[in-house]
Amino acid sequence: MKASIKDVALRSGVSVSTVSRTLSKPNLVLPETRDTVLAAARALDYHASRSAASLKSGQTMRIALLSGSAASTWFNANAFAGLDSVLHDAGYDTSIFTMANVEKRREFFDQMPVLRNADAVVVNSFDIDSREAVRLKAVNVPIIGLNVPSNVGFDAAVSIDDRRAMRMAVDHLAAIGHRRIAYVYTKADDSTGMRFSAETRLQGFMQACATHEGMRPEQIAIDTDADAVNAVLGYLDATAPAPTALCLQSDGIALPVLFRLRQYGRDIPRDLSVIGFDDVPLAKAVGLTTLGQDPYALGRAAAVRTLAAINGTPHEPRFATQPVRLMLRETTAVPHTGR
Amino acid sequence: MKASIKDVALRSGVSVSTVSRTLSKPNLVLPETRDTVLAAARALDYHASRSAASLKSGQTMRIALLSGSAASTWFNANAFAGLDSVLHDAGYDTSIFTMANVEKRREFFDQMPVLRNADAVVVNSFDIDSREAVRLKAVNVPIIGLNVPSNVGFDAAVSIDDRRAMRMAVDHLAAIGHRRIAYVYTKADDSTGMRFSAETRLQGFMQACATHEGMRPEQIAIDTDADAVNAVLGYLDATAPAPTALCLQSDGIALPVLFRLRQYGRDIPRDLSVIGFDDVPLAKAVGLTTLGQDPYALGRAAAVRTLAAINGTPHEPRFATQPVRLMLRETTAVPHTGR
DNA sequence: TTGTATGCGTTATCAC
DNA sequence: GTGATAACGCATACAA
Repeated sequence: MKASIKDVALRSGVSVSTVSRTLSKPNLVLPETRDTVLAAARALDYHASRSAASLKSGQTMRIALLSGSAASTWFNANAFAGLDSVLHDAGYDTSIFTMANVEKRREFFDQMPVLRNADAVVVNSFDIDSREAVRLKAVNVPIIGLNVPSNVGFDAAVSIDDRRAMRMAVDHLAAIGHRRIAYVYTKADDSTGMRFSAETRLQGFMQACATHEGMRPEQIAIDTDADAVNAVLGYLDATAPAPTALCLQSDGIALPVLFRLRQYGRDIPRDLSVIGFDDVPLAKAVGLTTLGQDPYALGRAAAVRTLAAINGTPHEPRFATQPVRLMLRETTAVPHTGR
Repeated sequence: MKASIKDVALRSGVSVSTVSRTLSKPNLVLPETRDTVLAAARALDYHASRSAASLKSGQTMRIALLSGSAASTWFNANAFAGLDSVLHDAGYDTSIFTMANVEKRREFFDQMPVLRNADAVVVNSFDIDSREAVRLKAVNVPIIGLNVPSNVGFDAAVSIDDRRAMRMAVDHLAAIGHRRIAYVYTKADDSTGMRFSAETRLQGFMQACATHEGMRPEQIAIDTDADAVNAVLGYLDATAPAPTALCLQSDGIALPVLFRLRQYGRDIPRDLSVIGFDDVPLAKAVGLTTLGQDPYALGRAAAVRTLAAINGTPHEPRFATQPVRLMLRETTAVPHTGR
């Protein structure tokens, strides 16, 4: 078995309390004893048992992360990495609860497995209902939102402004002369209520269009990302006059659409402007104009607020909105007059 | 404060040991008392303190994940999701240690913060040296490899066969008549020894080429993914005769190259065949021929072996190689004779 | 089948 | 500034 605090005490000729003190608040002990203890600890490769420390201190040193979607998506992977980059260094482990479907979700809020086993819970990208918020409150730890549609029920939250982002896209297209813009989005085939971001973008798109004289917004709904290309191609062929610009819910669907359209002879942006959402690395590489967000930074911001909330010293502003930037590249241009 | 085991005992009129027993091995208690206890537990929203349980049992219920690269890459995000999907359900938290650079790496192996604080450590995508292996052994828990170049020092490991994958690519190209193939790869600008996969692929490519009569392999080294397009374009223009096929280290660089080459007028696959590595979602969407791997499954396989090793009942085979599949799509074809 | 007693490795409260 | 000592909440050996 490995060294415990007792072994360190023995080896350095002091009591366990002194060892503990040396490790947690070194300035309360004599420099010389501090050196002795530290030397012994290093020699023995001593590390405090996190379980024991947690039990005594009452801190679980665990953060529960509730996620509405798989951890492997571009957004989530980056957001989680951002979260973990500050949480891990602060000594916290992150426990991910993926609410892939309604059953999992109900089960979680029914059982509340995090009760007494987390120092905070961060909710990622889904819309908790009021009943769930109440259950969560019972855990009696800070609740932090990461990309949530509403701040009610949260001690802190940081999200992006989907609505404003869509306005930037529409304003840009309108400014260069577009009046017929089609929005491409995935249909809400699930009733899990975990795709509010998609819904908000659609709303934002429509609202932004309404502010422009003569704007004629259109919608192309697709079942899954994989269907995007065919759906768009079909729509373009069947619609006259065809839209002069495409606004797509994410780069994940914008990229293949852009790719295939060009391959099939469309001149983008001359015949058709295309604008995505996310700014994944590939978007930059291929010159896709898109709305850029930074999920890694979002995760870090959420983590900072989480730690602050645990400490009881709220990080201000408690509720923040991360800006989305319009990344002007090569796929939007003045619409071709077709003469 | 929330309910502890005592509260449950009080409410159900039994001793704490009976409560503990009911929760861990329900078949050792009378059905009626079991029901009573369970009811009380549910009513009080009781969940055992993981810290206390860990302290007593000696199990930390934590897995340390050592990673040589950021958690947000496509491979890592999926591999980690796969790992967590089985580890989390088994009650384990995963603590990620990202060894972004040599200092972090040295610091980790110097300090060994996981000592007494993990039930297993899984090493992701980097090549631990013998000194590090020794240090790791001192933790006295199973060491599992996830995509590691060598199995020595590991209790179990699961990886992909980069060499065999490259052979499939080269064989395919050779079979349809290619003799001048250029391999595009990122240079080892770091000395962290964490990109063995890239190196192995290059070696595999060269070795595979050597088995084909008249094959003339070439290499295009790039600094970063972002430089790939220019480097390839430059190479193609400067080299005569130009290669008839491109083999790229990853889809992340293959996709933009494919995209830009087509945009600049190259007819792919007529003028040039292109083959990537990974099979990211976009590769399928745009028809990129590539070598497909499944990091999510890889993660799950590693997790299964991790749990088995902890239980002392090794999962056989302890060392496994996940197959890579050649995804034949639209970017490879018989080389154009140029007449 | 159930209850009692003990200890897991810390930290915190006190004396000293 | 340092050292005894008492919890923290649970799981288990043993007694009943």
